[in-house]
Amino acid sequence: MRNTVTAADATLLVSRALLGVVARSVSSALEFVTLPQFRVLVVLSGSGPIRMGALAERVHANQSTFSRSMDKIVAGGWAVRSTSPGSRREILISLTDAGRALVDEVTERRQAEISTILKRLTPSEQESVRAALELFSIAAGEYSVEELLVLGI
Amino acid sequence: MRNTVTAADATLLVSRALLGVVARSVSSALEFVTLPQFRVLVVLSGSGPIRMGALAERVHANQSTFSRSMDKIVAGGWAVRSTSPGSRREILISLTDAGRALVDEVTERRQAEISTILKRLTPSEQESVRAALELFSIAAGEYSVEELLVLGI
DNA sequence: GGCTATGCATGTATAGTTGCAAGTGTTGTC
DNA sequence: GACAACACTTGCAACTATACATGCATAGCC
Repeated sequence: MRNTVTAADATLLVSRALLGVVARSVSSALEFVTLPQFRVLVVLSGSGPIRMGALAERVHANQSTFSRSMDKIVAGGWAVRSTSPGSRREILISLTDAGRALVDEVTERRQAEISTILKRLTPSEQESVRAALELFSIAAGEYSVEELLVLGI
Repeated sequence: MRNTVTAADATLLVSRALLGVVARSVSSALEFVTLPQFRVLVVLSGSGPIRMGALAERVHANQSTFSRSMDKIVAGGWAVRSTSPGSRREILISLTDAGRALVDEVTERRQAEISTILKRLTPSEQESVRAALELFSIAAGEYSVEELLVLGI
């Protein structure tokens, strides 16, 4: 046995390091919104304006629950309700500039931190990391964004 | 530009894939305990029996909050209180077999899933993934377990 | 027009987390 | 032995999330 660190061990180590990155990037936003609220903003930022019911379904929330959660999100100024042009009974939710900025800030912090880590490696090391990670992503295959909701991410 | 996938992009992809793995592994435990409760069990499994106050500090919880959370964890049969042999005013918390099993189950599921992913690669690919991940871990440096508490992991 | 379905909000209820403040018992010190 | 410090629990209060049932307005269909 050449090395005591198996590929699975290394993966677990990396998963912890990456989780740390994610946690740090999100924590600043948690001063303003709760994790369930933040994930609503993330879904919104990925989908654009979307109907209340559809959005509730996306985050696996009961409509009544979600309606009140949205009350708080709107009250905080992160999103707005507007009546759908197509149907007067539909309510569209859109991110405000503040809401979009909150999500963007988290994303940018995450990317910046990853870049910082990678810059500690030599270019050739970076290349081998890049290739290996791409390999791993392909092997991991389709991941469901829905799953991440468990963690509120 | 040889490749459109930069190292940072690849890292983000992997972080999502790994977060999916973590989310899936934890979700089964969430049928029984809440995320804040589960993270107490994780800390306990890493530390062994520990005093109430110290444990509260480890999870960044107010003592009063924590005392009541522990009521629920104990009521659920995941941990037990016992008076410290050294001092009658100290209460030691220990995992029950059920509590340990709950944590172990999550860990095992996570490892199994990672192994499954890696098995899709050839041995030489696995080796390059292993080396690259190790490299990344080193570059990421010290991560604080505390940070992960934000995500409840 | 009348009926049903749809979309959202509200009424009501439960459970969990959180924090400040006060209370109880224990330990150590003077 | 009195008093302060410590460790934990409890009282009280607020907030969030969650869900079932209900109400109200709109839309679509016959």
